[in-house]
Amino acid sequence: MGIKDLLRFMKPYILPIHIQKYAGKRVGIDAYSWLHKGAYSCSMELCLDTDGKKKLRYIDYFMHRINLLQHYEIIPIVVLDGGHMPCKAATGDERQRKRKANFDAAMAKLKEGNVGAATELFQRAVSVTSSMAHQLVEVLKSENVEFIVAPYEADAQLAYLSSLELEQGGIAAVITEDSDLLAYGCKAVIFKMDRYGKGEELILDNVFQAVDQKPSFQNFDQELFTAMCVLAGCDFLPSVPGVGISRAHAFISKYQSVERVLSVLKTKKGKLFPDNYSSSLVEAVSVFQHARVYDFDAKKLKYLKPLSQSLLDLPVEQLEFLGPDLTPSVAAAIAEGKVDPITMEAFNRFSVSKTPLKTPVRSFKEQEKSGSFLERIELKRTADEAMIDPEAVLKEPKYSKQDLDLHKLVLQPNKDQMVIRTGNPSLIPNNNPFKIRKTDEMNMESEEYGLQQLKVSFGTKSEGMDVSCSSPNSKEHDCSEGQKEVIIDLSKLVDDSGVKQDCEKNREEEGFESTEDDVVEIQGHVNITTKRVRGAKPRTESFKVKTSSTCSENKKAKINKKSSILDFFHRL
DNA sequence: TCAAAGTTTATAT
DNA sequence: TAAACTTTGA
Ligand SMILES: [Mn+2]
Repeated sequence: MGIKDLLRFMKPYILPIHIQKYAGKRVGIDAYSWLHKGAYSCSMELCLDTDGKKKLRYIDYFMHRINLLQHYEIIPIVVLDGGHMPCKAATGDERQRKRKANFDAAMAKLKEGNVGAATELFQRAVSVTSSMAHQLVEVLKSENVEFIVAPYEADAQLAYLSSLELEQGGIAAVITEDSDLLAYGCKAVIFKMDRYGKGEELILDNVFQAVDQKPSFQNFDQELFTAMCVLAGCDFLPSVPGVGISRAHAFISKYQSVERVLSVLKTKKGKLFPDNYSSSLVEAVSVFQHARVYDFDAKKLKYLKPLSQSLLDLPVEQLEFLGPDLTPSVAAAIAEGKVDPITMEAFNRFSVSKTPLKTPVRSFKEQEKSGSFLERIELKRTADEAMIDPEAVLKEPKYSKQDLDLHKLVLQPNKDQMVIRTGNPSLIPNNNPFKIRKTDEMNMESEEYGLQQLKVSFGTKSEGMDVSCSSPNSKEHDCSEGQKEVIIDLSKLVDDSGVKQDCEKNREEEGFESTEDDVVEIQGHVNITTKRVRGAKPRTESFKVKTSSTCSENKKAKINKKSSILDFFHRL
């Protein structure tokens, strides 16, 4: 929803641009918009969670655009959504319902054999899952694209980055489709960026400084602008009946104060003016001003903008609506894509039934007590996504595998070879944060986006693996001495029960082509160590990832890309 | 007549 | 999510 009708209202201030304008600069990306668009290129595959690489075409879409930016020497900073803000449930449930209805209808059409109708319905059933987000994160890591998972709304995180100087890791502009970013105070926002890099930009300072522009914001400051947005209706608070963007703007410019507008509105609207509207509006404005974000340098949560005195006077529990506080380690784990921000589970792709990792500082009960207009946060989400009927999937006709490769304007990353560094594994500092990966996922990734910069170590199969990852104060992890580079073929990368090796995909070498018939079988677990670009400082959290014996399925995990038979569920 | 509110469609290929 | 379009309301 964003801010109702805001972009239409702000049209005179929105100018066409080309992203080339930001060459050499850091630009933030609201990942959700590209994930959402990209999901349409493979909506059926995502809904059915089919095996194979077609499901990952949304990644291609995303990375294509990343490449576009990089082609123009822009430094993309991808920001993903984290936990849900304590609201949006009302509209969310409705949408979820509709999606499920569309999904059911699609499955029905599919059983009839009407693939065309089914695909259309699947498009209305897709939603961006955290699994997709995490998949993207893995690719971003392997491609050395800077990213950050916001503790809550990506919007707020982007606005925060927008407020920082370049030296502090700030960004010059944000690419998104969400008008909320203006309410959050983003300096420069680019909407509707197309595949060529053309888009429409709004620069907030131009709005406040403009003299002869249609909707005048002469006497507006950021707070009044944000208040106008809330009055017009936003995700946090529906507008008073009869009030839209136009009247919201008129009220604010006439009375120049949130309080006066509210009192006038109250007398004017009478019964239509909800009792708690005034306090709700103030809280909503506060969220846009002070939402909790992640401070990458301090490695802890922070407020988008320092709290005002009136907010500081409130007891801590009353500030939960800005996003519950998280311990630095949890916040960092979320930001770096190690932990699912919604379920708080470690991204351990071996166990189907994931084990919770760490609980947030504040209990859910506490949050419920804070009686704000916002509903209590849901950190635990029920897997109420539609289930897939295995039979139906099996019956499903094979989609014409029109593997259209989208090499458009910019080159895709090469299909590189796998370079494996052999040598004494114990010599290799194994002290970086790592991730356990499911074999099929890594197989899929290595098709297009390699494991560049990834240190992959294949461990022995083990029951109830108890892996702990930690990153002590060691400096840059470099696999330098005592290691040979050996080029291997992925198709030969069959399990080597017991041998540990570090491998790294190497860009410079050429010649490896992954064939459709590659069969990779890996037993045991895979550790991956990543290097981050900007935040290259090693992390210091340590997590225990218990993979109980649920991995029996995976132990004999045999992945055949051709056999595109499902592996349903394991979506949120 | 204008603004709000409601409905529908597109997002990718 | 936005936008385009239609309908409703004062
Ligand atoms: Mn938003």
